Amino acid sequence: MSGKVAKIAVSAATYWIDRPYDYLIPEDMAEKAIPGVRVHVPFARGNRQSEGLILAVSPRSEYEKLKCITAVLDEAPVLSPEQIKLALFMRERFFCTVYDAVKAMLPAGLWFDEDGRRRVSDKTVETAHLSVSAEDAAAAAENKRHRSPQQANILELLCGFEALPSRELLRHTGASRQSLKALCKAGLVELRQREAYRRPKAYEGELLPLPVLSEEQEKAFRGISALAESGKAGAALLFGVTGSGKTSVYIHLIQRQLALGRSSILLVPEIALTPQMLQTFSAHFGEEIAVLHSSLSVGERYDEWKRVRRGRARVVIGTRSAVFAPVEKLGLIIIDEEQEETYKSESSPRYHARDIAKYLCAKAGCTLLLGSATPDIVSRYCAQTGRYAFFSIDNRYNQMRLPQVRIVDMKRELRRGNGGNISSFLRQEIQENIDRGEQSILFINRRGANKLISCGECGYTYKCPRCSVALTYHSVNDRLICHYCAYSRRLDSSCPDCGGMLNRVGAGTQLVEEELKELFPETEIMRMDTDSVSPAGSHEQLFEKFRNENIPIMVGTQMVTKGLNFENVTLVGVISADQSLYSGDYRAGERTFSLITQVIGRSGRGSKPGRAVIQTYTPENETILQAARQDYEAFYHSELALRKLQQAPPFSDYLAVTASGPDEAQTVRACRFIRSRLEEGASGREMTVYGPTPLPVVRVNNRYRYRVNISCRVCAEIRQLISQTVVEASLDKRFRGVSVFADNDPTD
DNA sequence: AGCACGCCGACT
DNA sequence: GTCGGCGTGCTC
Repeated sequence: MSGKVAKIAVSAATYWIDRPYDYLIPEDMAEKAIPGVRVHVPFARGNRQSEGLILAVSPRSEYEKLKCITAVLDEAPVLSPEQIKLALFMRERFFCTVYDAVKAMLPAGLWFDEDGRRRVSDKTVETAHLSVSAEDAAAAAENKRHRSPQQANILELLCGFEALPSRELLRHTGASRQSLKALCKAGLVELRQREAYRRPKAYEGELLPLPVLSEEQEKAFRGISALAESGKAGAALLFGVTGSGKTSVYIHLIQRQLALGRSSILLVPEIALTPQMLQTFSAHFGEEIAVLHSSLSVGERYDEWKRVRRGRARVVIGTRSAVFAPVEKLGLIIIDEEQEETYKSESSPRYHARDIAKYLCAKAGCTLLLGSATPDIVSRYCAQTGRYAFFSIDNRYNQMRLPQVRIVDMKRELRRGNGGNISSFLRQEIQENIDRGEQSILFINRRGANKLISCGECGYTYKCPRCSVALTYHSVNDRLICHYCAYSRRLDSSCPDCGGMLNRVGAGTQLVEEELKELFPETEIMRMDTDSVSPAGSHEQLFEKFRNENIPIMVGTQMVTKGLNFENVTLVGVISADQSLYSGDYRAGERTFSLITQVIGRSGRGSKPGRAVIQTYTPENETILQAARQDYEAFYHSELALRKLQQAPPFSDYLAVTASGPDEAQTVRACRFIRSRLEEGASGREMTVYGPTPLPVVRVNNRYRYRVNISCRVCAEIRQLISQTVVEASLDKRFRGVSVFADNDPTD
């Protein structure tokens, strides 16, 4: 056989049979069937059609009987050779299929639906051009002035332009489409289709000059630039307290890269919460900016991706998946608030954007910059041991003072007979703010912030029929909802068990809001949680309203803690600091510290000094005290000692193999099998295996979820062992119906 | 996973 | 005889 052979990653292949499959390239497809293009191939016994991506083309195959590629789906490669290598790397590192990795790397708009049609098409606009010289056109316009004035107007307008979109042309002249068509027929005007980009609202106006840097910022900028221009791969940690102006440093660094002809990627934890940052960057870089995140429409996202790929935009800002932006000549990747958990994907491929960024920087010989006010303990440790360069900005911008922090003991409050969510001290402080016309923000920890329903007589609570969790009450539609499987039902008028009265319990935002309304009946209160904001962009509107109308109190979850500056907010309250402390995983302390620090940072951003009140049932807790003092270094050192004791990261790596299935006992048996396999395979190597342990929510959608935890120094052999174990367990007949996957450093 | 192949029982 | 039950094994 003379035809060439393609090595293909097939979408129908599951993890345990995922490998490059060989297919013959038919003669007539030889030109187009090159690495990086997607194809249709027949797969398995039934020859069912499957999508695939060509990884490589080779002259021959070890296999005798090869099937043929049935169709080539792309005109040009959608992945570069480097990106194909990254997909293969992701398979090893994140225990996913190559195709899972490929899917994560490409925008949704590029994918095909069941009928094989593209999700979005390339948008084009029609433009009109003169087919003759401007002089001839002007003369023709004069000729037509009387008989066809509309045509004359069109010609006249076109004389002043190279080309005009026909829609605009017609709008400005008031002419009809027929007139334009007539001009085409007469050979005076030509219509062309030009590709257009659907763009999220772009910044309009003059570009701003570079911000002036303080001495400390300048020092950080110089140091990081030197690293970035050394041509060697490297990472740096930029520590800067809230309000220290890390953003200005980023702007200078990106500008410098542009001057060198290089692209930058800036990752942010959640785009909806950083509208101010977006605004700032577009005001500095204008059209060079591409924004990539999930609340864009599929079309917008796809077009931003195209602009990046064509080198039209060399500054990418986006969430986790923006790390895959197809930039040319990568010079710098910045991960802002690098400790945030949103950088880790919790579905396949279970990647961490930081790992991808490190890989890319290593390959491109460029710099990874991690920025944070509360760095990840592991990152801070890398800085300490010299693996990362370390820069720090200690002074808050224009000498803003840190807020005055007061810790309130809620146990004592309870003993004094106040069983509510607002301590008497916090109440006084809020009152003071109301009197002075200043604003207050109250933060409720998300965990445990749900509103539950229970029977006052018999204690009955609503449980999800498919998951091992209680249902949450949503007042918007008066329904009970499961946050894990989206099951929902109507609320009964009385207890379905005993007919007793139903009560609402829990410290949800709505409950706190009601309590505040009772305490301050005359005052307007704004609530901000997933219940009150659903459509994308409405955060911004709520924040604007809060600012412009000077609303005295805002109550909210997580989303009130992020980088927003309100001049007039001089008081912040943490309703209960404890919830996130006791979730059981090794990151609990880190999460709590970061959260409290961020909340405190919301206060006193203007000229007036700020105050913060932290309510807790454990006022002696070291982490809470350190966060109250905003003492990251102290927190880092005590947390590091704890990690050393627990042999947790950075002193060891954590991995997990998770099994889920409809039969609980069988799922546990699968985990035991996995554990014994891992222990056998570890033979002599330093490795500890725990479990099986149930996940915090053991049943979701009628599937039981158990996990085996691994603590060791991860290396290629251990990854191989884990991968092999997942495959073995998946193929074992005793565990039919159980699905198994492995994960680096799981978060839940 | 998803699908064909194969080897057994009850039924137009 | 054959229709279809599920157990078994493979995917270039």
